[in-house]
Amino acid sequence: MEKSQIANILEEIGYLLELKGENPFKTRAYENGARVVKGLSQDLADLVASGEISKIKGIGSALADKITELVQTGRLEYYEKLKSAFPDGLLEMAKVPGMGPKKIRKLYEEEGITSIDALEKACQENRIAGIEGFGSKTQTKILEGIAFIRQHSNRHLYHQAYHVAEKLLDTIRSCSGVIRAEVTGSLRRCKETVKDIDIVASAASEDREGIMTFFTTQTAPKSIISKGETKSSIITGGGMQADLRIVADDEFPYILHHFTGSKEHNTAMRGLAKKRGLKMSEYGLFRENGERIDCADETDIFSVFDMAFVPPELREDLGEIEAAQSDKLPHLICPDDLRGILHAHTTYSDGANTLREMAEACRTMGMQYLGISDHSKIVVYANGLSADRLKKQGDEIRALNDEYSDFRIFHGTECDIMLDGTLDFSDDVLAELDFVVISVHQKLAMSQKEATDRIVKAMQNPHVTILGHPTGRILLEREGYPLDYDKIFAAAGENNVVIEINASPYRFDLDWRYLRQAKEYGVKLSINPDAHSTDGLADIYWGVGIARKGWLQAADVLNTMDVGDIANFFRGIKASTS
DNA sequence: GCCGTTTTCGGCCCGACTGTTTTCAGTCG
Repeated sequence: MEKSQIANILEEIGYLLELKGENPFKTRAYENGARVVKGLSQDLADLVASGEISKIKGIGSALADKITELVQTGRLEYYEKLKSAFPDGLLEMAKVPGMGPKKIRKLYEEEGITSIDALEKACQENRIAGIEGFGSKTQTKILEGIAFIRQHSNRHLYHQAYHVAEKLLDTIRSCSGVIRAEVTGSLRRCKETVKDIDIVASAASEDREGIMTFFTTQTAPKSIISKGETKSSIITGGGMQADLRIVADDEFPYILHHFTGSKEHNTAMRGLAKKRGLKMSEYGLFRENGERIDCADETDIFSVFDMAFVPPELREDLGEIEAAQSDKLPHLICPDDLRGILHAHTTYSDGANTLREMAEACRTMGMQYLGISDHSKIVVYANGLSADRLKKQGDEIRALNDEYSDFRIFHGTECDIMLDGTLDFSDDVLAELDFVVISVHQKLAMSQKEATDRIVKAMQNPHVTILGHPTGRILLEREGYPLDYDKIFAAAGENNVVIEINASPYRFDLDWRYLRQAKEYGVKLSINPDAHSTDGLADIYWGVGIARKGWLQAADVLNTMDVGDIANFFRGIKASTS
């Protein structure tokens, strides 16, 4: 059993105990245990076998026993018993904003509500407003929350779909008869969320039926929606819809282009074709007499229109066609352009790994530097650092830096932006650091003016290096606060503040749709993982996809700088403050 | 349920906001 699966079970136990009304500290012990397990660098099975597991901070005898049972048997009786005490729908209900364990439990016990559907019905029938502790506003809020979930319920986070798609693609490619196969659709375009997984393949017509049978049986689907010779759809074990289309190999480039989309890009491309007396569809590019223009790959298709190859990420009909025609497509940033990682947490605040572990992991990734930015003191729930602890962390960083000749740790903070736009640390504390990330974590419900004014004021502090997750959004869960982007970017430009592309696949914040606008204001971006564990460091690579989607080149991104250049950049900010 | 320079019990993660109340419970970050 994987570490992450075990961590998820511990986390779920924590929530179930909360539902049960257990001692909140017991609940927290499970949540904490889950975080510790996630951050373990050693192999869990080894730790269990040697008995070292119970010596790890945060894992006592009770959790050690449960982890041992999970590792050895793949099951946990305690968990199964606990889970069976509550209907499955109760955990789902926790997704509705404003619904916590206490409310869920009350509605379950008093009204027998065990699902989001039942909750919606009860609200519509005005049965919630009368319950003690609830009122009409709560009832309205619940309905709004359910509407939000429904609106996003058929979509999935990019990285989750990516992992499923990668596996499916490998399976399909392993099937005999398959000549070419690729993932297409919004996944290939690096959209932050996707509806389903689209895969196209090429094969001889006599092989197609066998491939479809293989696809609908060997991928362990939950169900089969349809099965034909050219198109089949399944629901994967994880609940995502996946479509496979098969064409002849000489049709492959056209179908790959067609299903990569976007719809808008395709419409524009078909318009171009029409102007030239051509017809474009998923089956080919045809002259008026019906003759197909042969294309071996997508590059050939674009060259028919005297265009450079348009990277899939750019295919949104947002100027990429004009740029490709005039040879003005940007040379997009690549994963290899990154030289270091900024914005990472350690066990000093709410990270799962120590300073040393984070540094080692970052170095192993081939990076030149790591910028540590743990939470500031006001973020108490995340064990935010006091000025004293921050100073102590600085000492440890200096000692570690003395050990490395080929790697450097920069000392920073993720300093909270207070309600009035001031910062959580005083200027003299900030002046001691290499760099300063500023973020909003409290009072996220703001009008556009409130949010913009608050952040602009914070950016005017001369010690600030980077504005972290600029809108606070959580994909599919929570809209960010609204911003006046012109004002934000203008202020960032004037104050030499870098804006973060938070590369956590749960955030992707700043949204790619605003990256080009930021660039026009002369603002630099930084692709930051906001890593809370060594595993989280690799999130920067998701962020590269988002940066590409926003037309960014290596020179637009702060952490493509070599260690020497970025040290100078940080020093430049400090020089301007003294 | 975990932990210990206050060590086998008693403290752990606090503060703001919202909506419900008329002094506070629940949720969220």
